[in-house]
Amino acid sequence: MKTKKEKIETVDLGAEERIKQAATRLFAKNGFAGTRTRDIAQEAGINLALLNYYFRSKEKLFDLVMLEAMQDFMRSIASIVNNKDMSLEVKLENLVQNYFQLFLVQPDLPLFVMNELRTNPKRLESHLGIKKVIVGSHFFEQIKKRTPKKVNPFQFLMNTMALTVFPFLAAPMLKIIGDMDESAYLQILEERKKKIPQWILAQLLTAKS
Amino acid sequence: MKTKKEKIETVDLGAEERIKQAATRLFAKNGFAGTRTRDIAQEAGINLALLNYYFRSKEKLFDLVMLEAMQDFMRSIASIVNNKDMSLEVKLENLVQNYFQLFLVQPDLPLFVMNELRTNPKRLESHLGIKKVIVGSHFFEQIKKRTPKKVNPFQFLMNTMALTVFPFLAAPMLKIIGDMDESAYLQILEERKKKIPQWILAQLLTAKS
DNA sequence: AGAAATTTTAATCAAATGATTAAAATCATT
DNA sequence: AATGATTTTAATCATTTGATTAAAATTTCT
Repeated sequence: MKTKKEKIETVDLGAEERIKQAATRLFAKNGFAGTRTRDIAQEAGINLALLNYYFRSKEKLFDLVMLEAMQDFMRSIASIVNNKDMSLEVKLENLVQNYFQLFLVQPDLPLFVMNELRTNPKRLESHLGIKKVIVGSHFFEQIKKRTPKKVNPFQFLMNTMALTVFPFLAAPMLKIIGDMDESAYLQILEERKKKIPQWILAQLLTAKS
Repeated sequence: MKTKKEKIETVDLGAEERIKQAATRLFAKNGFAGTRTRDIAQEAGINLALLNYYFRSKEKLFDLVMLEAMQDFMRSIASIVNNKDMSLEVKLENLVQNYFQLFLVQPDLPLFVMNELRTNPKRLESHLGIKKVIVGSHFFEQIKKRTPKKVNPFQFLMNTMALTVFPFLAAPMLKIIGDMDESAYLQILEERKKKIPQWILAQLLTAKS
């Protein structure tokens, strides 16, 4: 029945889980259309038919993998963003660090999500309550209080995300432009991790009109 | 021979040009793998075989279209970035306006370019002299002069691009998060067009350590 | 161990897709 | 109009690719 085997967890994750992980990697790297089910099967070390046995179709597998990736992401920021015992300063630091931690491990994730949202914007709206997660958050209220009049506080939210996410989205280009290798670029990212909260706060203070 | 017909330029661009334009649109929208040659042919209003007659293969067509898109883009910013009679302030304004103008017409372009560069970073390096265009530019020298010591001036370049490009890359997501329709989002973008140069300059002044 | 359920595989199908070919249509030059 | 070059089309091919099927292997339960 549903007792499962539970072998050595670290090595043998079971076929189903291995397929999901392989799919996540490949979809993120090559997109939906650019990923063949055979590639997923090979990367997972299983037979092609097994993929359809577990997930019915490529599209269903994609939807599932996408949903879980987004949920993980949302959960991770929701807990920070809605903490009412954290100052805006600390919250900014935590948010940025959280982004960096996630994207350093999965560098393809942000571009993958952006792509999926462009081709299928409905999914974000329906599958996740992202609207309330951000704009209805304590974090957003804190920004509002600090934002000078006549400037839409949403701008500062955009700036925070832009400064944080863009260096990952555009990493290949930026490395070339700056003539940097991987380690040099990582150093730049480390510097940003500290500076971004300062930059954002400086904007909140110095913005005029 | 090579006299060509030159009918009414506005309506009939000729098959070759129509294919290129259709390909640009569709590749940008759906990526390489997600675009079928049949779709390009249909969008261009020509027979499928004609595509291969003019461009030999889907991949050749893609390479060509990609190259021209990037060259157009590079040309447009190179002229601004290397103008030695422009203050940093004015240059920032012009750069941002140039980005906005381009991306408002072709909203899919930035994501398309990011994608292509992730899957094929070599192309940027070989096909375009992007390295010198940016880092060797007069603009970059101006930033260097203004950057406080101990902060890598490249960070400010990244910030400029991030604040400018990200709102286009992430437009679908941001519209949902902010619960905005197209026109409301365009208004936000207009506000940014004015504010981004101010924000960048504020960073240059207020950055400490 | 033996029966039943579950998991995995090899073989194959059908549709989609990039590409080619040979013929037809159009255009340019005489 | 006739000729030759160029452009466009319809029909078709070969491969790729998502999916299915029926059988084999493995696990679970008695």
